[in-house]
Amino acid sequence: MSSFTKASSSTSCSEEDTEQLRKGPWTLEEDSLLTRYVARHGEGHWNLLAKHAGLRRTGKSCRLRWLNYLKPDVKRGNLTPEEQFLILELHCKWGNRWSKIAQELPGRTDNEIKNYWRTRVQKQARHLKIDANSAAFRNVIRCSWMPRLLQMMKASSTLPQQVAGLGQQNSDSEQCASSCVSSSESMNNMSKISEFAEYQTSSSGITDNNEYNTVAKDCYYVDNSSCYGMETINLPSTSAVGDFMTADCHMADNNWVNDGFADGIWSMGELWELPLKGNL
DNA sequence: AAGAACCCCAACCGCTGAGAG
DNA sequence: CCTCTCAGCGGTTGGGGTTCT
Repeated sequence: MSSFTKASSSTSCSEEDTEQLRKGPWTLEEDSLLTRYVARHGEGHWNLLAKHAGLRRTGKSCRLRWLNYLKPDVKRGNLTPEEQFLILELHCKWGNRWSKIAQELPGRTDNEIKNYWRTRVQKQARHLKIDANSAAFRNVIRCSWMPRLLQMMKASSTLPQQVAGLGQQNSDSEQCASSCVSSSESMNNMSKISEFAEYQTSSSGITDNNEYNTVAKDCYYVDNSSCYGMETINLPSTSAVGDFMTADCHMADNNWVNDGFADGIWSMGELWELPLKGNL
């Protein structure tokens, strides 16, 4: 991190600038100053905040530090399968709109999601030697990765509660959860989705399948308008969940999805440790 | 045990859009 | 309108930690 401190050590810039502005990692003291100032005066007006709080930082830097690290509701730790699923889903829908995606994952920052995408997801694209933004890679995600995540979600038996919780942006989460599909119904749908996962990974060629498409639409986002709270996502018509069932999942050689890709994915986490067949 | 390679993520940068004057 | 400032967004970087050889 020493390079980050160049502002305080460089002599090429004006002495005044190097005196006044700090860069690089935040110290505990700076964190404390920022936290106390925000607690007292609230967020916003970052440039003024930086000045009045006695921080020798840019407003930009203060804002970033607060939003990505210091803010009390920032979640730490690994992304859950549900969160990963939602990221994949929403990225299919919105592309690199990290901030927008982050809004659907309470407690997660756009930076974190962006990092996840770049370090985990794009890595797989590189391994497969395909463009991460290509339709082919999106199909891989939809046809192989997302079903695996669904299996994990089912395996941990947390889907109904967690999916209901995801996308919550305010305190009405309980109401939302209760308005979502019942646990038994959801799990019934989950088994159908698992059937689909088994179907699509065991068949030599993945094709459109209206039955499974219907299942998919019924599955995750039953009454999604109530599940997604403020900013409703019109998932049934446009979601990647629907799409991944209807997507043209023909692969030039489907085996590479089940072999090479699977290996690569598993190596990045425990996702693929779940047996694809059985245990459904 | 040590060096290399890889991974993660905090923090930076440049760009853009909105709003005020 | 035009210019300026600021907040916010997405892309990129690089240090530190971890895993591999």
